Amino acid sequence: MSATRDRMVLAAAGLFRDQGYDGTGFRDVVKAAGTSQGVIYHHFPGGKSELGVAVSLAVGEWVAAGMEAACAAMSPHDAVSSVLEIVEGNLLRGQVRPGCPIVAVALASDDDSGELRAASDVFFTRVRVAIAQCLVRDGIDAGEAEDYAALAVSAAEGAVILSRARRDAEPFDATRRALLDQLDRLTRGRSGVDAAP
Amino acid sequence: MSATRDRMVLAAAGLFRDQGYDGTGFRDVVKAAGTSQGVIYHHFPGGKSELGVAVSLAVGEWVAAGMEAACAAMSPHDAVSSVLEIVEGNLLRGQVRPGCPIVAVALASDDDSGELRAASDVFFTRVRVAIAQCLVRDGIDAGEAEDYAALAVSAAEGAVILSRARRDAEPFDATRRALLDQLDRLTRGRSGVDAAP
DNA sequence: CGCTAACTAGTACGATCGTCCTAGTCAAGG
DNA sequence: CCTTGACTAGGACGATCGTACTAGTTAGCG
Repeated sequence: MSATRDRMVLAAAGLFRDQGYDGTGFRDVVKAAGTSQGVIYHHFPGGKSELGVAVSLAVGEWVAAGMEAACAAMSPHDAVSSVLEIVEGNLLRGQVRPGCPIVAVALASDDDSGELRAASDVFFTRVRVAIAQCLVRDGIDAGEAEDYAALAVSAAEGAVILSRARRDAEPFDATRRALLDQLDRLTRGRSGVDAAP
Repeated sequence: MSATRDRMVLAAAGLFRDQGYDGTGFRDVVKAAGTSQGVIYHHFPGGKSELGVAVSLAVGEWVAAGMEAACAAMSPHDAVSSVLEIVEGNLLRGQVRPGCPIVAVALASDDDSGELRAASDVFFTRVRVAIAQCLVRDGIDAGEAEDYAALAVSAAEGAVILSRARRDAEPFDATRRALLDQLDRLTRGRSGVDAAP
């Protein structure tokens, strides 16, 4: 709607990614967005929670749409690989404190109503469904596809945390290799036929 | 050393798991541990950071020792499976806000010196090494074993976050199935010999 | 008993948190 | 011109944060 609101959501996403939801104050957001305190309850009458939900929805829309587009346009291997490369590029390279803003929202401490967790669950589920559909379309068993999609999302989010702890992309790289290796093994044995006797 | 100190570390671990590092104040810790404010800088002269490091080391020692014992005593599949079951039991069942205290420490916002991230990296690396050694002893290629270990740790930590967001163990269960499926495929094709022509 | 050192209890301080409130600005319609 | 409504700017409130300080209590040893 408003350009000021969009700027605040974008700035908050970056701050949540770097410092977490609890570690980011409203004053940090308005400073980074170049606005003032008064706009907060004009654009976000629900307070900080509403900002967190907005960040989760905006970033989720952006990432999930990219995931869905990649899954629709290329093979499962290329789709997963390209998205993981974008994630690594956005979250690791050149960033002092890599992280995921949606994970930050999911781990908020003052989420009594559960709306922040619900908003991040929408994102996680959406990406899982997109990956699973891509694998099913490639001939992989539906149950295996859904489990792999859960593994891929869990592993990607966890790997970002491991790489943040180490200040290095090595954990993320190792996780990605194992993830793509697993995908290749699934693709090779598709339509339920196993290679072993 | 001191029983009071141990009680504070244990209480802090639970609070970090539920509310995160930033979301937990020293007053919460002393209240949960049944002590008083004055003991803080007696037992933790370094302040909250030192408490975070102590939590990471204590919980890491506990979990990593269990992982190493399981890996030494049983097959890779049973070891990974049993540890994941313990994790699910401890972090999900009956907990309002499942989570991992070490992830909470790794995501601390005021970690200017990097000691909190370094402490969690020690834990992540230790568990990865234990899993990888277990797979190598079972005849799996060293590179593949190390990548799988990274995948397992990343996926376990990520799956806890996904299950926290959904308030349900389903994401964790799906991730665990995919993780064990991948492990079985690795075991079947061990010693570098591939099943495909 | 009396002394010393380790430990506990509780309070106080400056800073920052989320929230709220009241002016001030600007474009559009009568 | 003036009025109206959407929006911006910035300060003020109580609560809580991490930190620091000074008494009070306990245990060990000559």
